[in-house]
Formats: sequence, structure tokens, C-alpha cells
Amino acid sequence: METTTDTEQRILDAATRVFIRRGTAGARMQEIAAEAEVTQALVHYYFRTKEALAERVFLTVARRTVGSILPLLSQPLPLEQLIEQFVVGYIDAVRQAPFLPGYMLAEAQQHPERLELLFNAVVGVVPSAAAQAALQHIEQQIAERSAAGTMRAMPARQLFANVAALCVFPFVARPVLQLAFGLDDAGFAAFLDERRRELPTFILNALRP
Amino acid sequence: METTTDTEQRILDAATRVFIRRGTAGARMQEIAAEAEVTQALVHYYFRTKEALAERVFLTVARRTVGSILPLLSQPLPLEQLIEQFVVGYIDAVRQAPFLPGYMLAEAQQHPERLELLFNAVVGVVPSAAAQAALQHIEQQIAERSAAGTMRAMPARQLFANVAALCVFPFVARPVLQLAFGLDDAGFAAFLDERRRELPTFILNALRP
DNA sequence: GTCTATAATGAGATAGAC
DNA sequence: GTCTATCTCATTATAGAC
Repeated sequence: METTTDTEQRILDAATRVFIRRGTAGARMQEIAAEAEVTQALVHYYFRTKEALAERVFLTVARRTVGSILPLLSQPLPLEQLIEQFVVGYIDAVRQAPFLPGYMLAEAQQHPERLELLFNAVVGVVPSAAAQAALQHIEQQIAERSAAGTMRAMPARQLFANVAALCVFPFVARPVLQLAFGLDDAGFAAFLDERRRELPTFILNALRP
Repeated sequence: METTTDTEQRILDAATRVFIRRGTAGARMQEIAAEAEVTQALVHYYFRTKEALAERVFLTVARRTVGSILPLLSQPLPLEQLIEQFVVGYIDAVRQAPFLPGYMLAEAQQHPERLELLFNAVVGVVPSAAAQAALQHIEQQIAERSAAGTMRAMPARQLFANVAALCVFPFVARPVLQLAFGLDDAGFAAFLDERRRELPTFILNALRP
């Protein structure tokens, strides 16, 4: 918990916005400096190199993302309600920062080493035990319901992947969807509202035995 | 249908690989030249600028993608079989070029003007009428089944988005999924095999009334 | 800590010989 | 068409004054 100066924080915030907007390779140190309202020299003063800054931004953003998703997964609810709460909570959260998922997935693709870094940083930290417990709780519920015949049996990891896919994809594919469906920004917002309502039903239906 | 020389084609292929691997901003003309086993000057000789080359690659790749997806959507089958065939066909096709979806979505994000260019290039060309017909045929089936009560009513665009999400996402999020599920490359291949089997059931189940 | 000025390098692009 | 050599400019990064 190092005490970051106000300026340092401003630069970090600016860098976050620019990296998310342009991607790491497309980002320019000058643009970051301008957006933070400082000179380029100062950006280097605080973060040495673009590479270091990029890594810092990615880890910060990724940790924040994990930190906002984990509570959604950790609620002590029956599986059905948990899924509904998760979908709604995720969509509402990411709407505030719609380009974030695309940035993170692209980064993960082009710098897998940062992912492992993040993994090591997150594991062994406070939320880790809680995270494990939450996931196990979910898997246990899947197993129970499958056994009881109240839910169609399916591999837990496929269910995880499906829920993630259905939640994340609209944000990653936004321009394509807007073009395909002929939506302006307001139309896309309406599409997300509709989705927020429809998606939980879709998923829960898929799980009926 | 211009007759592209062998060299030109080699450069284009190399550029395609490099752009997909690094993203447009991260790609280097030198790397493309090396991969095509020519000098950088020759790359410029054929394609003038990096910008022009990037656009050419994107349009080519995107058209090829549309061209391979359209037939999957155009099969004259009942909706249920169409979905199954589509899922399996898509997964099998993209396995050959697993980084392609990520590249295309990132490009669409950062160069929306290319998307429109593509749209204009594809519309008004041979497959366009067929594409419209195929989509209408699908929407009509959805409407019929909803009315008849043999399918749960839901907005067609949400169903499209869901199928796309479930098919595309694993490829876009591959590194994250591998880390989360602890999969090496062979493990990920097994995950895709499993998915190929499970996904059609998941979707069709979600559509039961 | 913050700036101005500038160095150092990286990367796209062209000239001209063959 | 293809190469070598080179130019030009953008971009990262540092030096040094304040």
C-alpha cells in the first residue's frame, strides 16, 4: 500500500484510459502525458519505461476486475439466483467501462506472461481462500443438482465458460454487433437492457434436466 | 480477380500471419518481410504503406471468414439441426486458425471504418441476397416455433448473439481459460472437443418452451 | 517534482543500382 | 522485380536547469 502522489495517480489513470483505448502497442507516451496534463518526461520519471507502465496498468486493472467479479461469485445463494445476480451484476458493472474486457483479452493474448504474473500476485493474497471456497461451493451445487436430477448434468467448466461467454462477448464484439443489428449507441444500450433480462432465463433454461 | 504474383501472395500470407499474431499496431514491416523471405523494400513495392497492407489483410481475412460462415447459416435445415451444424462447423473451422477471431474483433474495435468498408464490399455482391434469405429463413423459423409454442419466445437478435458468444468466446479468451482451468494446449484441445459435444445441447435446451 | 531541450533509437518509406 | 543503402520522421528515453 505505497502512498502514491496525486500526480503519479493522475498519470496512472490517464495511462489506463489510453492503453484501454488504443491497446498497448498503439498507445503513445505523449498521449498519456497530455491526458494527464503533464510532460512526457514526468511520465518517464514515475514509471521509467512504457513497458513498465503497461505492465503496471494491466496488473492494476486486472486485479480490480477480479476484485469486482469475486464478490458476485461469492454470494451465499442457491445456484439459480447466483447465476442471475452474476449476469445482472456483471453487465451493470462493465457498462461503466465497456472497452475493458477487450483490452484485457487482447493483452492476455499478446502478453501471456503478464497473466501468470497476475495469477501469482492474486493467489496467496487475501481473497484467494475465499475465491477457492466460492468456486467449490458452486461446483458442489452443480454436482448436487445433477445427482438429484434437478439439473441437466454437464461439465462445470463448460458451464463457467458459457456464462462468461454470454456475459463478456457483447462488449468485446460491440462494433460487429452494432453493425450486424444496425444499432446506434442508444440502440446498443437497449440491446444490453434486453439482454440483462433475457440472459438469466436463457441460462437457467439450458440447465433444466 | 487480379493475377497476384507468387511473391505478392507470399508477402500477403506473411502479413496475415504477423498481423494476426501481433495486432496491426504491434506488427512490424520488417517482421513481415522476414517471414515472407524478402526485403522490406519489396513489401513497400507491392503494398505502398503499412496502412494499405493492414487494410488489405483485414478485408481479405474478413471476407474469407464471412465466406466460410455463410454456408453454415444457409443450409436448408430445421432450426435445431442448423444450430447443431453451425456450432460444430464453426468450432472445427476456427480451430485451424485459432487467433483469427481475436484479431478481427480487436481490429473492429480500433478501426470501425474498416468494418463499414467490409460491409459495403460484401453487400451488393453475390452472397448478399443469399445471406439475407438465410437470415430471414432462420428468423421465420424462430417466429413459427415461438407462435406454435414449440420454442420459448425470445428476441432473435439475442439468440444470434448467444450462439455467436458461445462459439467465439473460447478462442478469444483462450489464454485466460487455459490459466483458469489449468490446461496445456492438449488440455485445451480436449476442452474444445468436449465443448463441441455439449454446446448444441446447451443451446437447444435453452430454447425449450 | 517538474519542466525544456535533446539525444537515441525504432520504424516506415524511398532512391537508385542491378 | 528485387536488392542495398539511406532518408525521414515518430517515438521512446535521458540530461540538466529550475
